[in-house]
Amino acid sequence: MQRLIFAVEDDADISRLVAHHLQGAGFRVRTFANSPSVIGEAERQHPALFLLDIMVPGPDGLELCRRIRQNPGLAAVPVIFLTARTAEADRVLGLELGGDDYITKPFSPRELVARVKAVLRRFEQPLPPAVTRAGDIEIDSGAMLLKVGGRIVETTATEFRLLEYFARHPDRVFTRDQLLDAVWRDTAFVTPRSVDVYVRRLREKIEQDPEDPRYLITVRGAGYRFEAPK
Amino acid sequence: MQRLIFAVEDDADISRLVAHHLQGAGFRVRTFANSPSVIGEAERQHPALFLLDIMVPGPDGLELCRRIRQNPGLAAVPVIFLTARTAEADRVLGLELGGDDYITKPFSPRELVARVKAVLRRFEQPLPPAVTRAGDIEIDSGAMLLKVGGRIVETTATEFRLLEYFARHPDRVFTRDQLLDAVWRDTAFVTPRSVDVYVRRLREKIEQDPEDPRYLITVRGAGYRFEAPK
DNA sequence: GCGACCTTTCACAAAACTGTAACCATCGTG
DNA sequence: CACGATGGTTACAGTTTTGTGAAAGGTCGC
Repeated sequence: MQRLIFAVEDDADISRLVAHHLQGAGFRVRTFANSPSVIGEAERQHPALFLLDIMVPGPDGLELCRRIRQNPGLAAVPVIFLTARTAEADRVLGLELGGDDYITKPFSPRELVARVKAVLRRFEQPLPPAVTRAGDIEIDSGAMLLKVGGRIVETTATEFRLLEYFARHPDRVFTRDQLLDAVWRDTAFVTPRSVDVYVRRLREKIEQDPEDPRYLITVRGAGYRFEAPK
Repeated sequence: MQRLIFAVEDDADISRLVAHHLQGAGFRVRTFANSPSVIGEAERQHPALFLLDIMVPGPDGLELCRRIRQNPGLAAVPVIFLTARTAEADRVLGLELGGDDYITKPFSPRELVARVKAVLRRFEQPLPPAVTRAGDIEIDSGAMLLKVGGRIVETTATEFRLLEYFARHPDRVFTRDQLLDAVWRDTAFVTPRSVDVYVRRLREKIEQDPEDPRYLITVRGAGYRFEAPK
């Protein structure tokens, strides 16, 4: 679940620097030396944030921001401007165009990361429904608590996320790969068989009889399904 | 419990900008390009705050504010003026008319959000109970006093705010980042790990056995949760 | 300007979680 | 019934996350 950041910056040094530090902070980064293809790519890849140098070739950063704001699919994505110009005029201009913050060069890596995180945090959606129920299972997402038959059952973070995902999509078969994509943070180097292991660990925690599961059903040749008994 | 803000502003760009940033900060926003219907809608929807451009068509912002103040149902709702005029005279005028703050254009998103939050905070004072209790912990926010089992326990300001925040949102997991946002004054340059240190200090002060905490629970892979024993 | 205290970071230790491989069981088919 | 394929189970080693103590740096009041 690493978030993707689009950085538009024509100076290769700065561009590399930005990418490096943001990656160090756990983000995926896609850099662009100029603006033409940015919007199109963004529609496809859904970045979580734009980092725009104001002065780039082609439509400049301000213009790019304007287009982002006018694009229905992208309008809600936050924008941070990157600029060498410190004049107040620019600042104002950038912000009035719908930027969410700005960073003046030279900047420290910390400042960069801090501002990016701060803006992302501000735009994070509040969490949807707090409690999901199925049979005698109660999943409290807000508290990150699992109760089975009224009893609190300890889970690890991954177990919890997996069960939560299942319970929110009951009676649907998921392949192991789908589950990895949906639940695991970094799906790249994980074997689909790991899902088996987690399903087993969950069965031990939620099933009356793990040998004869009533919630987490194996669907041979396909994957698993979570059944919600009436 | 997202609070609703009424923004009255005739410039569509600014209006969109305002809505965007306040939504990003977790508010619901209703915008009006002119003033006639504002009061009526407000009576129905109970906004938590008005953001009024001084110069809008129809009755202007100052007049609108006057009417809000005269309306029994709305008189207590805070008003922030939005204005291009920076002259001191305006400011005074605005505040004398019952505005609670004012923002001059151009403004930064941060300033907008900060002022809105500040004003709301000021008006929320009477609402939250002065004393929050959980188990044998008693948090007197007004007096900034913490009692554990009837005994006064000394805390620093940050410790107190953190515990207060936890106690007001019991049984909910917060990530370190969320806690920084909620409790720390300037979140930008603080490592999430600082939260760990504060949690530990709080445990030393409120837990019978800091090794086996009953209030401040670690949720591995997520953050911390404050549990209120029955 | 000094001292006391608060805040934050850092480095290391400890604890818990994760993912895999290897092996076993079961299923379905010819 | 044999066999290949699929899923189940387990232990463990590596990794990640959290706890902890100490120390640096900052702030405030005097």
